[in-house]
Amino acid sequence: MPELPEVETIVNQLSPLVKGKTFENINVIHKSILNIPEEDFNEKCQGKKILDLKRRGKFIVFNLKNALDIVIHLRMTGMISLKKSLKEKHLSAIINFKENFKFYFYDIRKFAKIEYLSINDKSIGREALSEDLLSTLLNLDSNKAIKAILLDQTIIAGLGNIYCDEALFQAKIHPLTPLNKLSKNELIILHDSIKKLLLKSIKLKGCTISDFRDIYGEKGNFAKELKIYGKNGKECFICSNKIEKIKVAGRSSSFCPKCQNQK
DNA sequence: CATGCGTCCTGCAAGC
DNA sequence: TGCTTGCAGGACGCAT
Repeated sequence: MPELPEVETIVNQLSPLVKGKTFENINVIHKSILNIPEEDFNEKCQGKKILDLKRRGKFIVFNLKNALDIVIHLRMTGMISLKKSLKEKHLSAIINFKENFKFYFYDIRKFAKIEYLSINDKSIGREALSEDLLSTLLNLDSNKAIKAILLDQTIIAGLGNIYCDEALFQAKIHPLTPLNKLSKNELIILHDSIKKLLLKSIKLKGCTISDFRDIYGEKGNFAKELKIYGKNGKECFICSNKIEKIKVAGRSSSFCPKCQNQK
């Protein structure tokens, strides 16, 4: 599923291609992808210049001149592609620009959204790669499970199930540990793990478990770096203990019961 | 206000 | 082999 590094990869590739171009229209195949009717969307965006393309958490933000933003969330299986090469039945929309440029929006599970609104109206927390993430964690006095905190986009923006499991494993923290039971040192190590994992994955153009592709249809190379996510039932590569799976905040969470002690 | 669960959706894999 | 069932999950809406 696209999380911060995957969205960053898409934005890095797409940004130089759309910046400065002018929005022409969106041709919607799967209606519920938009937050407003198609004709309203086109009326509001047609002729607007793309000032900038940015990532905010897991959102892709088209900053329009004299208008609100076009905000895309890929959710589970949303894909932006320059080529019309994927399965026709998964094509959700085509976004056209005045300068004879277009991209295709594919989505297998139809969870993804393309919205016309102001990104500032969304409640989005601290960027997972921002320098003050550590102080946010240190100052947040909560007895909620650390994994639930990491997944909460209104607190920390950009982490999903994969990078949460990996970071907690690397920091040797059990996903159910309440945040306020973690020492300062443990949070420093966790913060460091998050940062290193995200930067490494960005370098490798994201993580492809099954569906993720960049705008050229290429897979990300981070999946081979995974140590714990989706590896329940297998042996921990550090201690050879059997990796277990539990539900935390509604998501499956893989962890090593020996390396990650619960407090 | 905070918390927690149901909902959206399809593909894949396991089980019988 | 072919069917059914369940699981995967991000953000949001709604109920408590």
